[in-house]
Amino acid sequence: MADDSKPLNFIQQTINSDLEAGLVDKVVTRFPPEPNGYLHIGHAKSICLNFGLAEQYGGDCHLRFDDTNPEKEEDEYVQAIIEDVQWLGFQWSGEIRYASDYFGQLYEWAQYLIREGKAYVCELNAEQMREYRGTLTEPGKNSPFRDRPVEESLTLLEYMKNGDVDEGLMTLRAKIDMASPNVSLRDPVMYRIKKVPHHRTGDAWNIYPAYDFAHGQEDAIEGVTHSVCTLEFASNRPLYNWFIENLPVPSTPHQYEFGRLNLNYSVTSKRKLKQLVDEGHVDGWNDPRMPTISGMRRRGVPAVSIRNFCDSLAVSKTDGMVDMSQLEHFIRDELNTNAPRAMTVLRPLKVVITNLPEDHLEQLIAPSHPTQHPNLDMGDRTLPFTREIYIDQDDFKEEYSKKFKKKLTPGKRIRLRNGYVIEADDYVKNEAGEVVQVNASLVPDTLGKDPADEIKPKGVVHWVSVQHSVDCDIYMYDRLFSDPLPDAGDKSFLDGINPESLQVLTGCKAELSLADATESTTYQFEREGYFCRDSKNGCKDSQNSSPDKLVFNQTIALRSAWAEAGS
RNA sequence: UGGGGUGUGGCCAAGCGGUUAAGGCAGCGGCUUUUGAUGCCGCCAUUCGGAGGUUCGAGUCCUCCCACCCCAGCCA
Repeated sequence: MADDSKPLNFIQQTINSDLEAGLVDKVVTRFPPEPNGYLHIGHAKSICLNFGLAEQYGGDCHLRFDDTNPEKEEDEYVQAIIEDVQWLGFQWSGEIRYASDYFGQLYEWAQYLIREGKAYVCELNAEQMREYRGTLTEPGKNSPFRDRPVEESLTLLEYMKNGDVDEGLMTLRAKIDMASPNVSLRDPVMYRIKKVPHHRTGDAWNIYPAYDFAHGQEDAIEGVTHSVCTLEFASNRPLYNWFIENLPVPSTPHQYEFGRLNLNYSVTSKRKLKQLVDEGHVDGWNDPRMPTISGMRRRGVPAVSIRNFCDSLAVSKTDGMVDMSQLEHFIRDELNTNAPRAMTVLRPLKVVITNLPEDHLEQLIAPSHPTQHPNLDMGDRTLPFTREIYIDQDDFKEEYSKKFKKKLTPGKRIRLRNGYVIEADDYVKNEAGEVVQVNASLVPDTLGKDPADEIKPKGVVHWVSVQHSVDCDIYMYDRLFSDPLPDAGDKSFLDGINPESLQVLTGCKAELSLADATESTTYQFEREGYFCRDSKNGCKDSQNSSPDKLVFNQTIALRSAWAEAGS
């Protein structure tokens, strides 16, 4: 039985009644990606649903590649999909399956249907077939080849298989009903000729089964009980059932459709994502701005955030548009509790603490996480504190104002995070009029306590030692699309691309402990956001990359109740 | 104008005829805070696409209407 702390979705309700009625005794589901692109957040919902169902009911979930169209499928995608599913934290039952494992069986069943008088080889070309199919409001008409002798179809199918027929000349069609109001029942194509090598079967086949003739039978072969797919397949269900009913399949799976995930400010269509990659709008399928699993991983989004997000989504038949902020919530939620803290100055401004000796070096102790949870004690780190430090340019203002009360301004105090209170005395500008150095004095005896004179600093600022810090580049990301609905209307989704979705910051100064950061840890750079070391060491402008260069991707910003000056 | 599906606050969504229509996200106030983060407290649908009807009682049942999504690939 499923967890009853949450209301059951309609699929769980169905499973419960199937179980009670004794219709099934073990739940078997499957995640059936076509290896024609990388997995995205929409697939994550399906993965969490299918693997989740199997887990909840003590059943199995298969990973099966639906590789029935060699023109679009590649092994690279197979490998990427496997990696993504595993990274998300799921393990399939048994071996990885492939539709292509069943090509032989499918072929036999095609012959069976021909012998039963329920399938025939049709010689209508694509255009003719469209004409014969009719329209949504008018019935189609029968193909002139519909009633050809069984033996003839059998022979012709053999020819098709052996490569003796050119592409487009013949198809194998199911004989159902050309007048059906459901267009997918108007003698659908079961096999088409494609003289294209397949990533697994090579050139063994010259014909490949169409989705409708393959999917349900694959489910039946594997003993899948609940075949969950998205809404657009609802009108295919009668056809799915027709094959199951008319073939000697070993089991009777059932198809259920749920609403696919749509996210605003995003596209979740493999075709469009591929276009972004192919046309160079992004740095590959795993560009951190992509809504792909690999893109989010590279950006530092934890797998558990994606799972929690997916689990929060309703499994229903409404096709809604989920707010990006809902995904972001689960990213921040996880990272806030589990990301180690560090300090990195994005736009360095040197501060000289003039009442400290030149060679002052003090090791300050800072917790790696602010809440030292008993189960989550990340320990401490040391922060070298010296006479010269960097703070962010934005944390110093020449003029004090109430708005800047939490920033460092001349004559005012600020607390250095995990350190002392300092007071700004004066500052130096360059020819361009930019502040390039601030001279300050340390307020003594303020480590872990307020100043003795009780003039408490209003703000806290992160910092890093000039001598004891490491250089890095930081890639700041904004949403890939500025258009909340890039898919809507008849404009091109490319028009919705945000030209400022990537901003590269160079010469950033990171706390020393970050020098050996790995791509699998996402940090909170305090007061700045969450960041993760880039696995590719730079993106887009790879000339900037060197193997030992430190590059961080911004995973997501901290929430902020404070509007920046000028904005 | 065929068939299939869906309509509950800005977004997602529970609700399966009977107290004042859950919850999450977003937003807005306030408190706490060595992250303007986190945390905590409070506010946020006289109303369930619309109109009729059944009923002592309807978001939940019936009728009609409206809107939106999917289907006419030898894609999946």
